Amino acid sequence: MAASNQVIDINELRQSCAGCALNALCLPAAIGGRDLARLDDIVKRRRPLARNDFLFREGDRHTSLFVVRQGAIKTSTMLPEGDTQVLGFHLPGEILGLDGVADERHRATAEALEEASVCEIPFAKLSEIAAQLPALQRQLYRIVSREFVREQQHPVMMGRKHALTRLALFLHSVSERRRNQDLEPHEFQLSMSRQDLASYLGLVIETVSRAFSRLQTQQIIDVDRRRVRILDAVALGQLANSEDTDLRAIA
Amino acid sequence: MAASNQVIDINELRQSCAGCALNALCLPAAIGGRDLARLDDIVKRRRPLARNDFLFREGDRHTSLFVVRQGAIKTSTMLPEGDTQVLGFHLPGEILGLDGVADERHRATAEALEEASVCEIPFAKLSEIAAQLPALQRQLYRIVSREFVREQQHPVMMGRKHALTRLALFLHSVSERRRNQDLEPHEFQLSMSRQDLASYLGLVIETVSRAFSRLQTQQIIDVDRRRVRILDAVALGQLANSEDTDLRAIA
DNA sequence: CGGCGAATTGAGTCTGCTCAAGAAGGGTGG
DNA sequence: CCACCCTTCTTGAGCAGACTCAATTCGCCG
Repeated sequence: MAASNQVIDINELRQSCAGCALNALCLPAAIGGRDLARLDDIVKRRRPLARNDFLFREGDRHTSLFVVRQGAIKTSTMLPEGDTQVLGFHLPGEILGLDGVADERHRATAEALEEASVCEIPFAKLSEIAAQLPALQRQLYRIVSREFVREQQHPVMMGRKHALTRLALFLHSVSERRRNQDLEPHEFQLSMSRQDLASYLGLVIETVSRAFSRLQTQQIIDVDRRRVRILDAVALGQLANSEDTDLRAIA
Repeated sequence: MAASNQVIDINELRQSCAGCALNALCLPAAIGGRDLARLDDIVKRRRPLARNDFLFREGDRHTSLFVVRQGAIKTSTMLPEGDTQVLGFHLPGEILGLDGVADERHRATAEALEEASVCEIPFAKLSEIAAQLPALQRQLYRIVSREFVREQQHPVMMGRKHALTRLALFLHSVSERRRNQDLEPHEFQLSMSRQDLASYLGLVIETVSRAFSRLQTQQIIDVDRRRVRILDAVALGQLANSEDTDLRAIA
């Protein structure tokens, strides 16, 4: 009876983690029932965020990791002159907040681009529990490292010399990330403004707009404001991976 | 007697950590003598690397963190077409290797730009010890997070629209990093080629060369091949922090 | 001393930026 | 419900900074 109750418990917890996109953190790890309950205890299910709500701001003292459940979150940092540099877009299943651990103060601002919900994991408590659960600890390191690797894709993209290549790379990455979440990879609604995208890509807004238009003219995508449909995924991939000098050969 | 021996031991260990630039990892943490010895045990002092030696390569299976003791290490990643994107330059006291933890396979290549030496810390063993030493654990998280934050500076730099600004930002950062290591901040020898620098900055080699020449013409730096002397640190800082459109006002 | 790679410099082209105007939604208030 | 406004995005014209191609110089190493 007690055993069967516990089984149900575990399943519920696993369910909640699965729904919370925290699966990467708790599911693959061989965590027993009581341990999983402890982990689940510290995870706060945050109230939904509305568009333009801040999850945290540069300089905030509180430190947590966040996992995006639904919606999209933009991270950015303030430049000395006052404008901002967009650092990343976080889709469901992705993590953010690692920037704050160093000095217990967030070094970036996180803002919801649309209605979103996240799970919050107070870092101090997480590390406390992780210290006693080697499997969880390993998972945590892996997730951190994966985030590290993913962040390295940003300069790779910005290193490309042509606007069209950068945009292709971005659209390709969105498509892949959606595929990983079992979402339709070839048609989606971008949640960020052209301005945000321009900052992220290291371009000005007009250039981004023109790049969209050119991709559309070339029948590689169909775009209507923020709605994007990938018509020719192969061509998009070629463009994204094209040697910069070969651009004219493809586009 | 035994106690006094232990004191000497600890001092020696701390010394070795201090010299190894591992100080961030072990010194500030309140680690007792025996614990420190355990940490010291797993740290391998690697043979010096010669110029162009690889510390690890993209795809390598072995996973360790490395701390640069002397010299400079370049990390880069292969692009689909065959050329490489430089991801970072690691100076004494700085860490690398975090990219490999996710799937126990390095996702970047690390190559010595000059004679260098590093300390190697097998990650599995480190995390094992850290699990038992909360203070060390915290330090480790902090270091990882700091690395994360530092990496975010790369896209910030690449987001700048002007070559001169990017180079100024880079030189400013080298100067700061040297200052932190109590090295002469205003005069130094760059260990990377113009090609490496160009890739890191998202420019072509000729543009980097011209940017150096312009900084020299404007009496902001004195440059002779890879030797750089900062003549006007204030102007350099202004340039690095200048609104992109203000460029002509300064330069 | 000669050859070789790295860096600089020059000339010309082109992509992306600036400035500017116009179109298209979305939201608000009458 | 419609008219209006305001923001966002698109498109155009012109300019300029970065790229390409090419030649030359400068060190360095054999």
